[in-house]
Amino acid sequence: MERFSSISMAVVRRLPKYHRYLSELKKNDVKRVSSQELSRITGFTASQIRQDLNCFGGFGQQGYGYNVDDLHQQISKILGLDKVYKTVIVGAGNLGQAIVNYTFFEKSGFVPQAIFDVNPRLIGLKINDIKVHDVENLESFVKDNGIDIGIICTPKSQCQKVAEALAKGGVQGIWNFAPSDVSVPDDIIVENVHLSESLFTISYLLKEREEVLKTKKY
Amino acid sequence: MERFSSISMAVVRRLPKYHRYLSELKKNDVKRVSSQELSRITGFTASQIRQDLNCFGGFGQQGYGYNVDDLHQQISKILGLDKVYKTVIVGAGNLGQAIVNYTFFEKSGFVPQAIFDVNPRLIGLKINDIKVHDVENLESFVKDNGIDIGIICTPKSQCQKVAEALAKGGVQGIWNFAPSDVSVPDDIIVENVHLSESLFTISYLLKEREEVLKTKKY
DNA sequence: TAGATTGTTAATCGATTAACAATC
DNA sequence: TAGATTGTTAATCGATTAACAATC
Repeated sequence: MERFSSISMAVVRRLPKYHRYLSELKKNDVKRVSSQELSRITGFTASQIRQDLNCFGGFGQQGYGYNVDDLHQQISKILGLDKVYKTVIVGAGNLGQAIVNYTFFEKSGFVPQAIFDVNPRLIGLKINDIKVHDVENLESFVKDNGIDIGIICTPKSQCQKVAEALAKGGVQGIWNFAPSDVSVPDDIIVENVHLSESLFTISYLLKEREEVLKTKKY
Repeated sequence: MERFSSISMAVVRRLPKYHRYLSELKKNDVKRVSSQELSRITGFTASQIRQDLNCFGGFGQQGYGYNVDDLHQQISKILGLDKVYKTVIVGAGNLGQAIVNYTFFEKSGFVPQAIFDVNPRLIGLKINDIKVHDVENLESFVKDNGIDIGIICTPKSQCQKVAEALAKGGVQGIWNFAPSDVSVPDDIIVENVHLSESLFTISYLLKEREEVLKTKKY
């Protein structure tokens, strides 16, 4: 989707990392942290951390640093983790089931309302207490239940059709695990998780690594 | 891992996309393609595409463009997709099973040799014809069988321990799906797939989207 | 040959880092 | 107050885009 915000995606994609590291600090009962200490933990420069945080406000205090609890809460709010979203999972294969069973998902405010599949054997079953519906009814279910986010865990061949049904049903966002791009209206957020691309990146880096090691040997 | 190559990660992460789009073109029996046409398909600028490809060689021909089959093969080779890697999957939960059952994975040259889990009920079973072993034996199995890549599909609490066993066993790379960083020697490639970060990014973008829509309304 | 399109250099843009005044 | 550390501006770096000569 087209973005209007001045916050760059580079910054946005670092926010979840800050959130995660702050959760760790909180768990370890750390009360305050400086950008320098955060730099050591995260691997980002202290300068970048201060720059990033100041996109959203002055959360620190000169001479002191940042209050861990406070900063954690601020970033939670920036990320919208205080909100609750209704989701549907399309595709009840291993990956779809993994997501339904992933408790972290629901804990973060993404509440599965239904699973959809084409397989008549699965339709009617419950997975982690969520009912499997016929994918034929996807669009109407999304519409009738005010679903916010659709999660595509189907094979590549089905993903565009599913994306269109989700879009027509009125979702705000799509989390796409199918190894293909989907085309939907511009005002719908699409986040792709292309595992094959991640895998190919490893493949490239392994090959490069071998070449480097070979060169070093001689 | 520290990298020595002059190719930037920005370029590396676009290679799998080029590969995927070229696969599509091949499937549609397209024989030649210009950087302009590729730009239309991929959304990258034609200039960037030519720039990227020329990091690896002059694959095109002035006045003609690129031969689809040839370019596809060249990129396959650059990505190391002609190689075969032995892999193990650690964690036989839904996600681990999803990967074992993901045929694309094996087709790309990543051949699962074993699955590991702590659960005694699973140990000894076969999933997609791959045997589940006791995670106690992970390090020795990796060593004895010359495993190249370890795939971590365990909960967060186990991932560092597993990463260390993989490293000691001698893997070249780790594909980490646990929502936490792992610390291993510098010469091991680590590729993280942090689904929670992807999820939080959606959460942020949805919130931003709502704010934009609200502003536009008035 | 003329037209098309690459390969490559130069210009621009954006993101990261450095520096330091403000201030707790 | 003195020391520490932020918030913010300016400088640097790297990545993207534009331009065009080379050439098929």
